[in-house]
Amino acid sequence: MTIGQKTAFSVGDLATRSGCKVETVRYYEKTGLMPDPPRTEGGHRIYSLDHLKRLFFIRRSRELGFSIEQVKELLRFVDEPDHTCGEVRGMAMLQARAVQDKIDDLKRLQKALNEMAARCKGARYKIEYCPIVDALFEGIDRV
Amino acid sequence: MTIGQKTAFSVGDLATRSGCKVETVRYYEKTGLMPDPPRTEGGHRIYSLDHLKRLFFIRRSRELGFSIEQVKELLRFVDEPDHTCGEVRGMAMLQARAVQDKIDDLKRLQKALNEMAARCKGARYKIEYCPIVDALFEGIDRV
DNA sequence: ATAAGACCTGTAGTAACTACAGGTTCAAGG
DNA sequence: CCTTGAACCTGTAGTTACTACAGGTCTTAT
Repeated sequence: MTIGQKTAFSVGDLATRSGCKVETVRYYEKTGLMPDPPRTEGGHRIYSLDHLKRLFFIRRSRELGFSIEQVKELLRFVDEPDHTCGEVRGMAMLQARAVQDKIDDLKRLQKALNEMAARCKGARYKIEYCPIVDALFEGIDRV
Repeated sequence: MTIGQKTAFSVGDLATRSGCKVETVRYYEKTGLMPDPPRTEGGHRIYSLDHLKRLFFIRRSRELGFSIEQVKELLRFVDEPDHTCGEVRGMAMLQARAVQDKIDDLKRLQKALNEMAARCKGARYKIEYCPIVDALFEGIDRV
């Protein structure tokens, strides 16, 4: 199925097509990322292709690690005229920086874990002689 | 100040020395990581050096990315006799693997963000022509 | 004795969903 | 047209690991 064939979607449709849960779509509505869609007589939500596109945008931004608040900002850029590509680029680069920091953090952590495990000479030793446990107690003598 | 001079600590002491908040110490008690300590007549908690050591262990484990549940497991290894260093090592290696996975994820993400930003030719362009925004809409034509 | 500061309990808030409960509507088959 | 089962509705509570009060009590130094 390609884009543009269908013009009305239920929440279930939107959820399936965007790869998230129905509750998540409603959550995005409650938090203002998605607009309140029109309803059927009975109160069921009716979405258009634009809604689906917007949901895709949100999901992809979230996958790239943008917070809900950041996605809101990105959407403002899209919704309001008179914004430039530079503003968006700024956010992308800020996010890239944050991700790099997280990577650096995790690498340090990884190093610590590996060093701990490497100190372990034999698996059969009792806990009292476990260098990993010792490492976890590290810092206590600085108190 | 070195270890072993003081033998009784208040929650405030514990918090300061371990570098966490008072509320966090109480939270660890509520969730079973820290034991219920003895109290003064008036109900204030009194901690010993062993408590402080345990709190250090918890904080360090948390810093290394172990979840509260994992810390509980680690503490069981410490508390109960007849566990071997191998068990602890297993958990450390499992954690190292999880961290590596997270690093890999973030690297992919980083790549995507950088590629997006690189596609941006000029900061002054209107949003309609922003390749980053386009990239965020990516996937929509697969619906 | 008093007053500041640290402590007490309990509840609610954070992020970003997820999982119900209990009830209503829709769409397809007979 | 009627029935039935799936999908939908709202609203609340749970998740993780804390953090931040509110309103009250205890300790300790002066």
